[in-house]
Amino acid sequence: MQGASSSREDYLKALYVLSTGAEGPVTTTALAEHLSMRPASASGMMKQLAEAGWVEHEAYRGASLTPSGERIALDVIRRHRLWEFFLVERLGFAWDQVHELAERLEHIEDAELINRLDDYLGCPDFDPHGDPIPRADGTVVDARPLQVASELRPGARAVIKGVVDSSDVFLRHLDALGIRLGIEFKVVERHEFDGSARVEGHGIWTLGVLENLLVVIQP
Amino acid sequence: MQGASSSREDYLKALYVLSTGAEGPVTTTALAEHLSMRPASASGMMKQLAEAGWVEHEAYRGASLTPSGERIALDVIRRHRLWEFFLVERLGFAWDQVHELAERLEHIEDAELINRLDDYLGCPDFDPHGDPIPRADGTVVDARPLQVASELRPGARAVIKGVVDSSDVFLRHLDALGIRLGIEFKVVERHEFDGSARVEGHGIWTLGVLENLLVVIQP
DNA sequence: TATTTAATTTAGCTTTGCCTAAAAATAGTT
DNA sequence: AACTATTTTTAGGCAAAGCTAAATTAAATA
Ligand SMILES: [Mn+2]
Ligand SMILES: [Mn+2]
Ligand SMILES: [Mn+2]
Ligand SMILES: [Mn+2]
Repeated sequence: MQGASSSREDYLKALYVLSTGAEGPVTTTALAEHLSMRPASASGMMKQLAEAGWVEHEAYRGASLTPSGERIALDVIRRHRLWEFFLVERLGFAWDQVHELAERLEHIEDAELINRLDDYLGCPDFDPHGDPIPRADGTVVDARPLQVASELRPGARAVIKGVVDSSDVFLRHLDALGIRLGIEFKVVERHEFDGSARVEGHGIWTLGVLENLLVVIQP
Repeated sequence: MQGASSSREDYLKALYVLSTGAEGPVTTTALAEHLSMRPASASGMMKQLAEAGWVEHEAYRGASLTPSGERIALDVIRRHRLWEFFLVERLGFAWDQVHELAERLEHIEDAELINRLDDYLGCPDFDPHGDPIPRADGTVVDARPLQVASELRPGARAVIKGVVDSSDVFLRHLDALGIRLGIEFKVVERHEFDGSARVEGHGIWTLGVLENLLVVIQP
């Protein structure tokens, strides 16, 4: 067993994503579901990753990344998000079309390639979905005071900075509503009944939409 | 067995490369050598590719591409050369550094990705080593009257258009001699003794170098 | 606490793609 | 034509990564 294969990288990435925000170790089932695989497969992979020292795994309890495992995960995420940026900003893909491609491109591990790509793209800080791009040294810088849009009170002004759900369907739904990263909007009214909001110049945004928009409130 | 995996694509590509220029089918040993693999592996893969209808294989005789196999090979070569162009022209890699990376990138099959990349790069006709980039429809256009530089007589002027050997070592050797695609040169003298040439402003080029340069003679 | 349910692991199978060693076929040489 | 050397194929193995089904452990419930 050499470095991290595509599979191993995807598992490490999944572990990273699933453990940020949640408490404690990641369950086998959650991992399997996230990767569209069977729990038995995830279980086997955890054993392998623990063996390699990238994961701490207590049987029947769950798994969490070791520092070295987290480092690999961050590298993969960096590659993923840089490629997504490239695909959208340079090749003109829509933001809902790039995830699957990046899911493949991210596994080409070559420090020089990624550093040159980063440079070529102007060292972007965020990917097309508003997620921060980890730096080459494995640090993640995100100083934005993000808030979920569903918390906004009537009269509030905010700028859209990211999405919680970045599935194709949701992103295309946002396209249909004219919602993009960077736009500023003002909540005119919140409806007690269903949590929806009337937004100046945008009509009604449902609670489902608001709960999946990350914003920074404007003064 | 679904589409062509990375391995299958590499074998089809090797078959294409080895059969252009040579007569008759490609031998198992040549194939294995080209891919740094064992004859037994190549033999097994030929059986598989024949099964899929991409290769004509007569036992103990050798293999050749069917039209559908050639089509796949050309697609892979198109992707390989487009990525090489991108790596050199956009990311600033040297021409001796891109082959291995392209060897991995070429296996990401996505028509939209490649068409957009092609577009983004300005639909280049040749890769950084002077090899023609197959079009999306599988045609290869190369109308250049290429000649090997070793055939040049004293007094001839020519422009360098490609290389026969595109190994890292040879390309770096050319760098050291100040030889690049596109430069024009004049042969002042050929030496009977060892086939070397004195080139105006460039000193002596050995026969080994000349035999690996593809040129177009200037009027 | 005993029992049932749910989650997790283990065991065993499959495919892909590589390998080595042995067998078979072709080619070359006396 | 017979023998030898080379090439090619076949047979049998291995590792990775997935699966299903069975066994095990933990959690929930009566
Ligand atoms: Mn993504
Ligand atoms: Mn991936
Ligand atoms: Mn190449
Ligand atoms: Mn390749």
